[in-house]
Amino acid sequence: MPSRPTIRDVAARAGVTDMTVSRVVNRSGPVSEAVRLRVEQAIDELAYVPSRLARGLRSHRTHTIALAVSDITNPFFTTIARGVEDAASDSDLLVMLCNTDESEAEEIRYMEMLAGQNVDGVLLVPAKGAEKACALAERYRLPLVILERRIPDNSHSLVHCDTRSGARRMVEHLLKLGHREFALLTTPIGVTTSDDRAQGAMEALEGTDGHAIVISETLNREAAGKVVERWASMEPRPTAMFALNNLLTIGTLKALRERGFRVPEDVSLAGFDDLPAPLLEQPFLTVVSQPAYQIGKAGVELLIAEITDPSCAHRQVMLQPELVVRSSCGPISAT
Amino acid sequence: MPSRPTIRDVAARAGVTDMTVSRVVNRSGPVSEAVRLRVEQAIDELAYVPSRLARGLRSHRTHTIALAVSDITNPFFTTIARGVEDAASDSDLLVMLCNTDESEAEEIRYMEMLAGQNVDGVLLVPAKGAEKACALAERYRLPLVILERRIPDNSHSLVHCDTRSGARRMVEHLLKLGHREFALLTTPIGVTTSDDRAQGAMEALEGTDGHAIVISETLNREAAGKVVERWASMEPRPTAMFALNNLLTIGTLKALRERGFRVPEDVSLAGFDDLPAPLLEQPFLTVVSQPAYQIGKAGVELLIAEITDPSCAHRQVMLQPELVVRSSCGPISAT
DNA sequence: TTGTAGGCGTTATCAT
DNA sequence: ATGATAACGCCTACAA
Repeated sequence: MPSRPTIRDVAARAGVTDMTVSRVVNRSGPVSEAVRLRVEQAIDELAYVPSRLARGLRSHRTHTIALAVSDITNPFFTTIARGVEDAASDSDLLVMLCNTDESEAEEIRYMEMLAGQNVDGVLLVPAKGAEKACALAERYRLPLVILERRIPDNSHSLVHCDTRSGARRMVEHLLKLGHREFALLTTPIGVTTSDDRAQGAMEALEGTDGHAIVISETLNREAAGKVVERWASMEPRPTAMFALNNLLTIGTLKALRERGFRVPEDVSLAGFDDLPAPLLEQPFLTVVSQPAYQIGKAGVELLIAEITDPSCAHRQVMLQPELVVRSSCGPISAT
Repeated sequence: MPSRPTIRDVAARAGVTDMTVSRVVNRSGPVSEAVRLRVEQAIDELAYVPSRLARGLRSHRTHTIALAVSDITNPFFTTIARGVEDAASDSDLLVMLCNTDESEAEEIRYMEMLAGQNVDGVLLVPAKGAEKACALAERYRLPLVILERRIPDNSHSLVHCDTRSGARRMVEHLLKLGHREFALLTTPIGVTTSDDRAQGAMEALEGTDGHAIVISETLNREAAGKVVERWASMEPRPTAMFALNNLLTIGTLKALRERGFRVPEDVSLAGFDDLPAPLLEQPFLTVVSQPAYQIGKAGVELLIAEITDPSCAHRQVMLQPELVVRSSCGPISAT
């Protein structure tokens, strides 16, 4: 036997036909006790595992879903991935992992591969617009659920987080600490979440004497340094910085310290997205924390609904973020 | 058209047979220019994507590999995963992600699913012995490459890291700093890497007047606390602690601080596995760092070799870890 | 250059 | 309770 045994090998060994084996395997019809035993023994002896491939060819279901994120290395996406895998596992689904690096071309490449692979559905954290990827999913009839970011048209199921309110609450917190001048640190890629967050921050300032300036840099190695330079040269210099994503927050913290600024004595720094507790040597950053694991889980649930009934209404799930107050934001200093 | 278009839909639309379409798609035979154009247009209009499923049924290749780790949430495995996905992507392979939670039962469950799914091969970071999972892979004729941990029998390709030498170098470093009493922090699960690391540490002590005591706790929430309690009550109390995996290191650091011990003033703490630089708010821990990304990449290369030629000799790749000296280990204090 | 026949491993459907 | 037949989408081998 060069390759893996098939249902017919099992049938031959048990002295029955493949249909009988199929019935035993799937409990899909009546089989006499004696025959069942013979078949089960044959299955065991040959180490037979039914081919999901062949099954999928008939059933048009592969029991496989895909998760496409920009970079699994970002703990926020890692946690989503764990949520997805756990939920998928509960439903006997396998998960394909795709890193898009925030690139539309990669999104498109993966969409094609995934369509060919006949995955049952796709969970996507879209890059920028991602209209193209979404359109492709439609074209290929791939059930699709968007995670974490809104996209312009809302013709898809969606799981996201009320980051606007999260940002608002953070700024309110900073206002209470006495801050009035804010720097909003963001990246220019037109990701809707950033816009939402900025908007939430602005909302909190309405009707107060506080105001905010947006500092936007492409997210790369030097981004944080540039951000800090710009901040340092501002007049008046904001007493609080609010970074609108996790890596930018940490980068800014490092850049500040390298230039001799102390946090929170010289400037308060708030961020978005928390790091998983086991990784934090000493919890320090005050952040708006999103329930990444839940986002993943909920995503799978919506996706399964779409797969089960492609004509079902698209649903939107909005989760609440949490304000985690730690020590990177202090009361405004008198100086 | 209720479902996705097939090669025959395209053929019908282009006024040819499926074989001609196949030839166009795979460039596998001569096709006249005119026909090719018609076919390509039909493909485009129908958004046809060849089914890898059906293809796999014939070719016995699905262009899919699986990566099974204990927990993708651990940055060490996350980085491996990224390496795997990048390398796989280069070879036009898709990656299934599996979390085994260090459980043999899960390993077995996944092995079965993956065999059924006809994945081309599996990359496994084995739990404990994992002999069962490896035996299963063999039984199911699944090409298998082991990552990061040795397993008893060496009948598989393997990518790992010279952690013994890594541990030895770390202890030598600590010896130079004046330390003589060491506590080796480990988890009792019989993972070979832990044994290797302990052995490497012991090697460094041979012929010196230093010696080490092993403290072993099941890795869970309270593990680090217990470890520190045990350490604190020792006589003489070791001046240096060396934790043999990453989460345990961070946990120990936190537990020490909670109990009022300063690192490195009161005790030096060294660890295994680094955290990705972008996540480190302030690099502090002195660690033996393993090239996780490379492990993933190399694993895929070995796996592809196994897939391409199942009869090929198993290969073992051993990568070198790096000693990263930061500030969690200091010279022994005179007190 | 293009087409026909058959089979990859399963299962739905219709016999027996 | 069991079996025969056909079909899922594609491609190899062979024929025209």
